[in-house]
Amino acid sequence: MDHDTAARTTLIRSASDAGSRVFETILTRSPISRIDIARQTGLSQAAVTKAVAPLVAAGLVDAPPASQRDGTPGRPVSPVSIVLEAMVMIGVKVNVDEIIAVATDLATAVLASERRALESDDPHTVIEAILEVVAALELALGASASAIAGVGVAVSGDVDSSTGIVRESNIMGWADVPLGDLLQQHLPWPVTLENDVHALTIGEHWFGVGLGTASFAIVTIGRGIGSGLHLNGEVVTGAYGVAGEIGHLPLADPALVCPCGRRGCVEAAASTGAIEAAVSAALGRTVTIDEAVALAHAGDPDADAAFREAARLIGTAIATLVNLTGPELVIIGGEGVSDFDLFEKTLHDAFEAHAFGAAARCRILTRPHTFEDWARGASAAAIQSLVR
Amino acid sequence: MDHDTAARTTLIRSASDAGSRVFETILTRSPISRIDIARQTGLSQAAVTKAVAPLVAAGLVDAPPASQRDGTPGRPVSPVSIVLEAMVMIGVKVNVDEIIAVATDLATAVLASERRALESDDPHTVIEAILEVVAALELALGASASAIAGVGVAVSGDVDSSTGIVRESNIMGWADVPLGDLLQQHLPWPVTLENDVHALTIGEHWFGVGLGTASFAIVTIGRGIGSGLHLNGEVVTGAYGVAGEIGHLPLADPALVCPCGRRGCVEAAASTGAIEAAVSAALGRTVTIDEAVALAHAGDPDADAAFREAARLIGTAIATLVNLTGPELVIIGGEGVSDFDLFEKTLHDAFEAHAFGAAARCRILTRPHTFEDWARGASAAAIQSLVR
DNA sequence: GACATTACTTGACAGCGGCAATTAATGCCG
DNA sequence: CGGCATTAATTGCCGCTGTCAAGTAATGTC
Repeated sequence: MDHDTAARTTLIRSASDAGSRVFETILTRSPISRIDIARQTGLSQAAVTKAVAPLVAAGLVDAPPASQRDGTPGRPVSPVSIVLEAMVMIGVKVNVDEIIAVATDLATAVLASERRALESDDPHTVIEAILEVVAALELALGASASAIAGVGVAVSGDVDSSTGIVRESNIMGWADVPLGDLLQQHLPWPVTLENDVHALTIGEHWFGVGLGTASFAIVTIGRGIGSGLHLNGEVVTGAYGVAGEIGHLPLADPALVCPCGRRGCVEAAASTGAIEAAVSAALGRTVTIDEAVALAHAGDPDADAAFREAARLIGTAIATLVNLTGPELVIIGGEGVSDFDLFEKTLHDAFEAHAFGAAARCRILTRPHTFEDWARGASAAAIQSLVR
Repeated sequence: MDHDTAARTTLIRSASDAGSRVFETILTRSPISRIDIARQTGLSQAAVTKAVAPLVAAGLVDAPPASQRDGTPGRPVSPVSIVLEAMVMIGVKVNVDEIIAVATDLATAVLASERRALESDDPHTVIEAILEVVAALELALGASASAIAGVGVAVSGDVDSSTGIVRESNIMGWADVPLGDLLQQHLPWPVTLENDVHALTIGEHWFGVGLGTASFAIVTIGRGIGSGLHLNGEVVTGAYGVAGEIGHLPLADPALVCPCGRRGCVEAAASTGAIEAAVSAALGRTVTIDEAVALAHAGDPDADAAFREAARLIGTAIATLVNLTGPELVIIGGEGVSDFDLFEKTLHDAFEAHAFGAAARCRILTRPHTFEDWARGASAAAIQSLVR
């Protein structure tokens, strides 16, 4: 971290309440005029002017002279913008068999990316691999490596982001692993640890479709089914670290036993693994998810039925979520969404059949996420932890 | 409202952020020492001393000389207490066939109560009745009537508490009724309108079992099944006014049609009405809920089965709620809870079968609520709107 | 070129809350 | 019984923050 980057970090960290709200607004809405920042944050124009000045001086924000003459009377606005390259953030997504890492600018646009296969899920192996990919990214960035200002790491499971401890991760087979501290010992930048779905939620809230919404949920479909929830401007984490377990709502046939041991979980019938199993059983041979997708597209009745059942369950689960928490928007994301055409109609029908009253006005959008997008979410989490 | 009461109201309203946090702490935790207030709120001791002084001067808070000598070294604490009778609040619960109103002190203890049957659900009839019961309470209070400082009104449905509009209430058959304004025109005290379950939630959070919890939910069982949700210190209202509709989660047999028109709603099998219907159908004659309870206690297999199915569904619904939002505590309340012994075992079993991981550590408590308790909730909502 | 209009800046100012020193009220111990 | 340690509450000072109101800047319009 060079001198400039360090100075910027301390400036953001030591900002007053109003100061960080102004920075957050510029970060997520730039270009934006000072008067709009005032309206957005509820501050006076004077406070905005004062808060913007040090940000410009530090090179975090660009204040070009007014240029845009729109024909209306009065002094034209001179919007300020975030300097995207003022800081570089690294986001790391830990999967059970692979590490995916990206270096991004302040809007989580990818500058460089790296992957590394994992030979074991042992914490030390994972830490080694993370350090390797980070070093590789540093090399790939060249001169801009000095602008690196933070590292975000996203892991599935019950993660305490305030202490940096992975309290429990079924997928990794971890319990009480102080991953944040262990990484911090070897890295010169602040390390932020987050639950992966939360990180994705933060990313969508600040830099994605969730921008500007007061409350929204994100449902991820893939090997597992999870969800992240943003209500009243904050992520819902659960008193005991568990929340958003939409994959384990008991909406499916009780005869189905989920890998978690419970009966009737949504995940037991709607995850990619469950669809594979259902189609394989029907056809009497092992079928991969790609094959199942192809079969369904070709009109195979068994594959079609499996996808429809999955879609019906996910739609019902979303209606359940919406009836309970009433978000403004639900984003359906994750890797599994690339074949969303197979789900769409049935999912919407199931949602509408069960959504209650005005809650049905909740918009439902799909956004396919690649594994790289998960790493970008980790980067977003690192940015947020810097600002807040 | 006499001079003292008006002065107290303006004092509370104009208090700074720290000031109102201090008042809130004294209100909910009194007696409490100044140093504990500082710890609780995160403020300095100095700030607490300064904030307490005007409250004592206004007669809202009592600061008796230290008396309690507990044998430990050091200056003994001299706790301050809320002056319960400094203000009187009126809480009104609107049911479809009856108005229930209470006058309470600042801890929502009932000072006087009134009821009035409703001949129609027409808004004007309801307003007339509310004005009548309020006048009757004023009379019953005698001299303390001058301490009345606010009126809270609780109505089931989609209520916008910021504008005082009942956007939609199925039970009352209302849509877009500006009940708050209409009442305000005839009443000299500030009127607060709230959704009934939210009001009950506010009451439990400030003056009940929910005190001190960071997040909790309240599930009410009765003619309907509803829930209120407190996460991150705020009530979840839903972007479109709908949230906590636990009674309309699609967990029951899809063959069952709910009065709301949807299929498989929890309420369609677990409300008191649904239990009556199930037992009546099994026995081939009309059975009231009281009879059904008696039959179940006497060991009648049909009645027993109906209660068990209801308990199973409610337990599953609570697990669903907990898996999604992870609260610290769930309170089961409402009128239907008085016969909770019929539910308890099955409900807990169903909850534990479906609660995911650490979320199962969520405590579940029962608290029977009378109709008067709903009115007390309305009073709590009025108190809260005064402070915030 | 005066004027209206809108955006932004500046400096005075008030309020809030923290800091640190002070005062208050006890128990303990020689 | 009188210092002394200990904890609670108070007080004055001070810096920071953000608002207010007035002023300045940059445009279009007549």
